[in-house]
Amino acid sequence: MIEITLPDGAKMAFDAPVSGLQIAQKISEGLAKNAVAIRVNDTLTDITTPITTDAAISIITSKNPEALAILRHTTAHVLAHAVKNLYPAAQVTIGPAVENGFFYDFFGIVLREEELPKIEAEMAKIIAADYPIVRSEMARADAVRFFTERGESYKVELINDLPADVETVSLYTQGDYVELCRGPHLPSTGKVGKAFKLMKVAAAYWRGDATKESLQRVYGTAFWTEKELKAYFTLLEEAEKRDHRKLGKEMDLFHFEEYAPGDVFWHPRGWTFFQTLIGYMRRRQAAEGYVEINTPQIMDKVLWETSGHWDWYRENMYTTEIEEKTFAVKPMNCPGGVLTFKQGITSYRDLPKRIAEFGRVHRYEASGALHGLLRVRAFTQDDAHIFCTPAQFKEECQRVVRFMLDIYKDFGLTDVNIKLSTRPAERIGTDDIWDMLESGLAEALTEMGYAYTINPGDGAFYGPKLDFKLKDAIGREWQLGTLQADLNLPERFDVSYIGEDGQKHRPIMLHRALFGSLERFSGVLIEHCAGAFPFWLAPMQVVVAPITSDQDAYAAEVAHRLFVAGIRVETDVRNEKVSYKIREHSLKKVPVILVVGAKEAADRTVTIRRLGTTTQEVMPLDEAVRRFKLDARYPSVEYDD
RNA sequence: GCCGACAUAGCUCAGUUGGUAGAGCUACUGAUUUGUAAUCAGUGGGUCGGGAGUUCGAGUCUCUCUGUCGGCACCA
Repeated sequence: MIEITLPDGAKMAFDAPVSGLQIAQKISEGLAKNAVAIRVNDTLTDITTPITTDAAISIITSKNPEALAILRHTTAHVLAHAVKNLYPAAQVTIGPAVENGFFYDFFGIVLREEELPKIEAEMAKIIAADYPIVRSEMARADAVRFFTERGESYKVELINDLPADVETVSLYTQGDYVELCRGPHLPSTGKVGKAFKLMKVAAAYWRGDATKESLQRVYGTAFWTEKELKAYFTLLEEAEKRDHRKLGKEMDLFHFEEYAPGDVFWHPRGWTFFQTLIGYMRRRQAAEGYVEINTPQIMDKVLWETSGHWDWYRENMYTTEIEEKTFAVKPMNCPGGVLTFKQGITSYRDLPKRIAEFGRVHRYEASGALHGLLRVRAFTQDDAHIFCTPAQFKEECQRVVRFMLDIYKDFGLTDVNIKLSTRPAERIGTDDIWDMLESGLAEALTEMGYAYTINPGDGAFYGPKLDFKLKDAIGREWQLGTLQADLNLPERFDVSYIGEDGQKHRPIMLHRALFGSLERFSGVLIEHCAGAFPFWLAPMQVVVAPITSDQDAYAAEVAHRLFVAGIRVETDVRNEKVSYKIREHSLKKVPVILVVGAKEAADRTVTIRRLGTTTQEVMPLDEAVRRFKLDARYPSVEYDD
């Protein structure tokens, strides 16, 4: 007798082992039809696996979020099955569900994008055949023999690497295709349906290890309905439209050259935008008690040996030999900040000291890592180093976190995910120090009521850190700011302050960047706003467009009034129709176009057309200047007026 | 760095089986003086990413370098 408890507490009794499917059938035909898997005592299992003991269960249907991963995992198997049918030389490795779909990695074949439709057609056949997907167990040694005979050496390696106490492995069979897999899976290939698509071919290292062989990866996605699949493609199209590399060209913000891969040529509009970000941050940091410094771009290698960077990142540093000395272009601003702090004697009364630097750093990133503004070799950090006493440590961290989130809010980035990265395997400093800093960061967050997740071993070599990940307007997550706690650099550079007791003490050093890299933040912001920056941040805020050349003089006057008010403005007096001018400036994402014709010139008004709308608003010139002046101010900054 | 793909006018792209390059927009000139996302006409504009090779002949085929794209690895 087996007693099954349903999610609502109801109990059902069965005489013999019973599968999820049988239970579902007993409840309703509809449920049985939609059943995808079953949760048995908190473990996801196949819907067809017999349950042999009393259990609490819930039937998983396509409505449950975890069902999607099962669908995708099964679709990955169908992909592997299809590839084995078409390319018998391929060896299968692994093929899990991932965030937006699934992938499968193959060894021994090279696929091109053009071959994907053919593979999809083969998958459709396998789905149409509706092979039952049957789970079975096999003794470990038998499984090794089985996959060796089939020439699947990667599966053999996977089995051999299982913990010693594992005696049996599970296999899934669909038609003549057998896969080593933990499951669970859909009950038959037909359940995959039609809403799947192979997306792209790519490469991946076996077991994610760059020293191991490169495998052929195929990415795909699958949904329960074709409508959802279509919605996903719409989202991808939207992301493509927002691509900062494309918008950067269209809006004439920046470009790259092969003479300087990974280094940005900022155009007038891009640079204006960039400088506006700096101006805003400079103002807000000043209000937050920071001072700003600037330190040398190139310094003696000896300095980097002291800081430890030479040992850790030599390969990624730009160096130059001059007169038997080796110099390095700075990859980090910290040593410059430390040396500046060390000038003179600092009293405990002067702490915390918050020293900011918009520091331009160079790092020789692997060529394949470069990606538009998002990953470059030369970038500007809104860096700051805060020196404080151990007693001030926690509160200072909280101050930074609060400040950081407040800054993000001004850009409409409110969905924040905080990660605490702890000590890596290779590091400097004693465990006592790491204990103190890690728990300090954790407590700082907990006290403020912020949730965080832990990234074990992901800290910097000199200290633990908080990383801030933000979701943009279309739900993509970006890592931006960081807050790092460090006692090691103060130690290495013998940094001290004089305490109340008249003795020297070691300060704690916080490294923090809110934008992170200005270049990267620019890229993220372009995609987040789809190029349509808020008025205060737009590089060209207003274009004055006269309708005929008779209004050129009035247009120039309007532009001058705005310029004097601090607005970034230009006139467009070209011999073109207004609709042509509007199209051009709209594509360049200028937030405001002021149309001035004979009426406006006579009445001393302007007609306002705002980006993204087609409405028109007529306003007296004086009033418009006053309004735009207010709109152009930095957000969250106090002004005297 | 690794695997794969791509590189043609300022931009977006065509270019058949190898026979020394085309379009639209832009730019320039002229006409037009225009009311909310492209006015018309004319004229320019290219060592087909660099180098080497095969060939009577290479944008097209081969090799190589550089860059870019899609991933992976990396990211102080």
